[in-house]
Amino acid sequence: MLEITRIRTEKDSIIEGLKKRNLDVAPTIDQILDKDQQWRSAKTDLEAIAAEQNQLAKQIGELFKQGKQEEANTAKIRTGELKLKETELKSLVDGLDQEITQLLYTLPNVPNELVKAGKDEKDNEIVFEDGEQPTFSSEPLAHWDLAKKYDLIDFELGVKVTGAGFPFYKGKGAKLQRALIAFFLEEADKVGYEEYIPPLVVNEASGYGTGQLPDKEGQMYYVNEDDFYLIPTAEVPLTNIFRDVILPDDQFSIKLTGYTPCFRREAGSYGKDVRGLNRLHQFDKVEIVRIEHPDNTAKALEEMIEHVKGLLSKLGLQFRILRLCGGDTGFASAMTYDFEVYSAAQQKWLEVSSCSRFDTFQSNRLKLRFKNQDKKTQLCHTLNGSALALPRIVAALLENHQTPEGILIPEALQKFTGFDRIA
RNA sequence: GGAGAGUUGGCAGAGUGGUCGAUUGCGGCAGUCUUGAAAACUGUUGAACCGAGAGGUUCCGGGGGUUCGAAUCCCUCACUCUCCGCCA
Repeated sequence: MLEITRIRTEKDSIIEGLKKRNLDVAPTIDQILDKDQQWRSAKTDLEAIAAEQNQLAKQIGELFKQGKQEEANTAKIRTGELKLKETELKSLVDGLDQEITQLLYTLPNVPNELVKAGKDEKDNEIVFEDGEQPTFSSEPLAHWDLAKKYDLIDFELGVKVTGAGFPFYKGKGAKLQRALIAFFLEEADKVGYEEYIPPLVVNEASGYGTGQLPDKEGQMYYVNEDDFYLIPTAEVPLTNIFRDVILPDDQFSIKLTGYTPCFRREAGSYGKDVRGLNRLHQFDKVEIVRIEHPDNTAKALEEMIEHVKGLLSKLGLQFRILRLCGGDTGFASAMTYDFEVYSAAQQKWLEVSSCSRFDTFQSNRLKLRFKNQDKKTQLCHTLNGSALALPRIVAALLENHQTPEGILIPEALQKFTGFDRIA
């Protein structure tokens, strides 16, 4: 959520910035500012009344003590009048407050200056490319065929036991899964991310904290009985650790990582995009989260990108990095880099990571602040990224590393799998 | 699942209708003393909002009520803890 103070002072740059998302928010902003004006004026009046009431209450107490019943009762009449007015003003103030918040909820984050205007994924910029396209002696199989051939993943069994999008991993398929998690966590550990194992369900407040609620409610599984949500990403519990926290100035940078399964309803997905591992309702992911001083955010994002690059290189996958255009950048994000690996058999790019800086957009909702040098509280910056999401990595590994002798496991992974090929 | 006890400032913990944003202790910060540190002593130390400022308002788990006045009384919801039961 954008800060109201920022809207007051940076109206024009916000309107300009959000044009990169193909949005014209000028009417909304004007509406907000108009209501904000009313709100402030009503609030001032309300506070004046409250001040007078406080004053009178004190006097009345004094008068009672001195036994001046008459005078006290006269004063009481005045408080009665004030109370009526107060009730009226209060409902006005509260109403405006809610309307403003509702409007604020509709405004996405303002894109960073590096972000180009654009409509959808077609306008994303490729900023980096690396790795070789693999060559095959015969037509490569898609990962769902490979999974069947080597008995690594059983999709039908998942359908039987749960439903579509909840596969079973078996044998070496399961081991590969476990190896990737261990590999990713160890790599994150090497560069200073502290490992957490968070809860997999969160309460409503946490959903609001990271912005899944109220707008993306339908994307999370909901446990009715206890009002819990299954996490769609470890970002939710890891970032909410810092909800309502005021950090000392010297605590930065805070770097966390965690492996969790992620649960997504993905309502409305269909067709070839959901085939095999391409889109699941439950998948594994290692997430990295950073809490930063605003001055360090750009550097932090660079570091995260380097980290993810390293992972993909060590896995021997061809990949590219995209800087998302305004229209494709997530609601809460100020700038997002997507990592895509090339899937040789499907002949398309698969998104495996997304690294974003949110600046104060999340911390504003979270009330995550720090004491700056002037001893003032100031909002922190938050960032996060996948490092990495497993299913599409598995898809690419299987497809790109298939040979007549079996699927070759990248060397970096072998110490975790305990085998060097799947045959 | 049954019974009970709680929820107050960074933490501990007082406060049962007015002068309480809140005693006190610890912690933090600043200073005195010291070559330095520790100890001791002194002072200081919550957040949000309105206002150009002076200043004002709000917050003692959330919401509602009683009252001129609520941390304190009433209602309600949430959460936490303890004991018993069940279970990994």
